[in-house]
Amino acid sequence: MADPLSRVFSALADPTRRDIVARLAVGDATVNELAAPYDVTVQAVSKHLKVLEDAGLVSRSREAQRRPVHLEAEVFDLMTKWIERYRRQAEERYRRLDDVLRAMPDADSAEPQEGSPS
Amino acid sequence: MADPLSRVFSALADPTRRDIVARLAVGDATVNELAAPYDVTVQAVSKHLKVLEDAGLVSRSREAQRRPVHLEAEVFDLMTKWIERYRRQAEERYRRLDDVLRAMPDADSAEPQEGSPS
DNA sequence: GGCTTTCTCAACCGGACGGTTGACAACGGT
DNA sequence: ACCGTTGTCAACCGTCCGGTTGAGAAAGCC
Repeated sequence: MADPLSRVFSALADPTRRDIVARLAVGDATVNELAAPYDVTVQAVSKHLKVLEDAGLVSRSREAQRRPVHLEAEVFDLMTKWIERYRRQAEERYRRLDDVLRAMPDADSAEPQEGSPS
Repeated sequence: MADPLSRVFSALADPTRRDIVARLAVGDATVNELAAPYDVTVQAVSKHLKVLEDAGLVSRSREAQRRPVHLEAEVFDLMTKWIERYRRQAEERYRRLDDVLRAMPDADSAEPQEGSPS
């Protein structure tokens, strides 16, 4: 799974991982701190962080034996851009269909939109 | 996996599924039409559509034996809201840290931010 | 009534995923 | 020098996922 968009989306598809992101938005934290609230092992959280890191959502620096985890904001833009594009298109299309329907006072049968006008 | 956000994110974590969404943004399409470009079976695409439908990204109506697939825009807002929240928080935090660093001419040692002041 | 088209359901397969346990590397405290 | 803390790596396990094939439901065409 090479492409960055897939990595980001699938990283955020996990509730625990989303929760971690939420908490990192408040402030950096160590792995142990992050693991505390959940009843899973530290190793599991470490794995989650690796996923988030590979997706570019998070970076880990070195500070003595601690590894503070930091939320990286830029990657969000990648998603936002993708989403916005298609959301806009879909809404536009919806609006246009609405116009078509309004401009069609005697809706009879036959297939309405979509079909090639030939 | 009950929660809606997880469903949407993981639905969009697949490139094929994202591609389908992209094409549906242009206009509704049938399963066969959607399957054509890919070298997978129609069944596989049907499965993808089920995933997208369960995520609320897509709706399928009945029109004779055809099942036109329609892109649903509202769910995008769910994601956008989630993303925006944490992106904003992260950026804010970044800005604030920047201020702190600028207001700290004689950075010596001791742990800077984050540590419990005890 | 048959045949074709369109699509879904069910069963199966290999690979990825989330979790565990166990070992160990790296560093600080005393 | 030793121990404790912090964190990762490796191997394993059950489940989910994306794909296949095969069968069948639902509707139009002739």
